[in-house]
Amino acid sequence: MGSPAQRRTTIKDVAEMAGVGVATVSRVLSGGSASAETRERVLDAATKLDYRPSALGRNLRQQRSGGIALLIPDITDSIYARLTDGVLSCARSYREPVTIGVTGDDPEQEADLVGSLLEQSMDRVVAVPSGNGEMWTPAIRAGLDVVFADRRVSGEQRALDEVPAVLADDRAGVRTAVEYLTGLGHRKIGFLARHGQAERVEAFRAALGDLLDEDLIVHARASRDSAYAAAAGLLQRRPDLSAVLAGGNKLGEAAVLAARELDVRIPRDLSLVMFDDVPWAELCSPPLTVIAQPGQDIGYRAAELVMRQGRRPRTVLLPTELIIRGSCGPRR
Amino acid sequence: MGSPAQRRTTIKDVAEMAGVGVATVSRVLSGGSASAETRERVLDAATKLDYRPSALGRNLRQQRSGGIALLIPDITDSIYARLTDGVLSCARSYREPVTIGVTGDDPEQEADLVGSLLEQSMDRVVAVPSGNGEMWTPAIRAGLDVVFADRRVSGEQRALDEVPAVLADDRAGVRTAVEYLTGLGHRKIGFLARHGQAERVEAFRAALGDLLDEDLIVHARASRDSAYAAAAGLLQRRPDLSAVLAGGNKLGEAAVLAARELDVRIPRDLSLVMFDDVPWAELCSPPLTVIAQPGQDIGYRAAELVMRQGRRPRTVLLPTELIIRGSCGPRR
DNA sequence: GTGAAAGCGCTAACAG
DNA sequence: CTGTTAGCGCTTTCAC
Repeated sequence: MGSPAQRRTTIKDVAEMAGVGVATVSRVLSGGSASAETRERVLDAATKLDYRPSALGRNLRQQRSGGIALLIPDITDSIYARLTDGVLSCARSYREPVTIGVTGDDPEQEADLVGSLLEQSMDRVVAVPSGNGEMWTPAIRAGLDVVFADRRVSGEQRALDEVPAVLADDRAGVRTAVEYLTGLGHRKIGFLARHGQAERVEAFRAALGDLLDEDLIVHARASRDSAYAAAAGLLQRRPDLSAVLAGGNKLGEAAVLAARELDVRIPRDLSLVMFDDVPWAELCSPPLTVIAQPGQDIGYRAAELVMRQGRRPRTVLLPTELIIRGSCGPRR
Repeated sequence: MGSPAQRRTTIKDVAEMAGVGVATVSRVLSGGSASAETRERVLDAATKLDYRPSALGRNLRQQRSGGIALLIPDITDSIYARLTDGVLSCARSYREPVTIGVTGDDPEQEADLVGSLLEQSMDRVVAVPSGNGEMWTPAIRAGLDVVFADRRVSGEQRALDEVPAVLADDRAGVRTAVEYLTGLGHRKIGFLARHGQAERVEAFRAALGDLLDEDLIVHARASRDSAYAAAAGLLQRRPDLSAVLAGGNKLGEAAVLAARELDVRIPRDLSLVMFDDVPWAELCSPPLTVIAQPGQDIGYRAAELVMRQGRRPRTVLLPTELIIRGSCGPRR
């Protein structure tokens, strides 16, 4: 529909009307020094002309496009939607626009997106990294300011270790959940993990100690189907299983569905703890016991870090919380 | 951590290495005409130097920043997350970045965001409008290319009526649901609406005909609390109610929770149909009968329209589908 | 305290 | 077919 679009008001127009040079307008508008009278004249003219400084001009001049880029695996996943919400909320307070890209948990797409960030001269990015992180190194060297959120990458590169990360305290979350389950008498506890959740799996191993049975740890890809297959497979293969920890809400959903399908009753036949508290956890039957993660906080804090200049903490660990509902019972 | 950031390769570097003028480089890279030999030399140099054209320079020159802006009420709401996913998916095929803003369904914030779009010289926006749409008129006149998604605005302005909109066929959805419920024998059917769902309410009135009881239509704001209050209020005030249509997933959730709290059994005491099929609808107890909306399609189509030049349809109506699960029963 | 002028990287108009 | 050049709107020296 692209209308004719009249020329927009520029700094030159304001300068002219105020009877000053453009430099003065620029200074006044960015809070520089100017005599009271000049300031008033400039502000006045700007208001009268409804002047909006063009981000385009500024960006080119400053060689950076401002704003925050956000890279997440999947916007339809509640946890990342909440994270995004946190980023947006922080960005808004800085009046910075947020550009979002979804990686589908695919390192290749991620690399592609990082490339386009560079093309846009974006220099601040909050990312939930998917790959091994190799791709980040050149970008970081090129001056990109990165903060990881929700996960960090397993990088052997030096630069990667210096990237700040805002994470949920998975380790504690897993430990608490495992202790809760063992406290209920469970001995055969399974773990449904997504590929790339090395951290959680490791925590699971550590928390289980002697009880560990590697065969009870299964991995799935991010897709619904893969999650279901993993869950159903585990339940069928190991009828001795008495409890399951699901590494994410998709996996939890898959576990509920698979259990229903296989006529495994929760919590009578199987106890279930799911990572991530989603709205439906409470509506589910039975209501699901979950390890809640502060998704929106993670996003907010990450955005805050990426906006902040200077020295920053290398890692921010945010607490998780075990919310006990009705999906766990004593071992039968 | 804002590293030293070496100067990036520019078109000038490429031109120099290829031994041609910058204009030639620009032409070759944007598919203009050039001799085979020149083209090769340029492409070669570009590759060797790993040249990425700066969007900044191009944007300033073209007076438009490219990319698509997306304005939605709430990214944590499944329906808008799916819509966003559709927009992202389409934008990706055009290799356009997407900038996202959440309005919280607040016209003031929406106006604010539109302002910052203008500041960024964004000229394409897909929006789920919140206000009455007055604010859009000046922006559209200023050359902003708008496509509404999921809703349209109730504008008396001429310009607004020409804005293309991609919508779910709410009217048909409501009619189907109401017919389904009346077919089960229900006569006292309530409607839980969000403020601004005038279209759906109107469709509800039309579909009910003689059965209409205005007192059974209640409105809530977007918040969880407001939704719950509306649902609980309706159930308590009108025990003669035998079925409810919830205008969105938040309202549906509220209805389930309120019913549980008030010991109203679904579907025995109350039949429930919810707008929007969300993953948890199937996990809920009982599984919820829903009017499914193609959220991701809506986003995709809207993005497609905003990218497309020239004549476009004014309205695209996408079908809804009644998915019958277990939350409705015959009137007792 | 203020203005003139340079220039960020790119594309489009024009000349050759 | 190709090179030269003029800016897009802004910020930032550098003189005054």
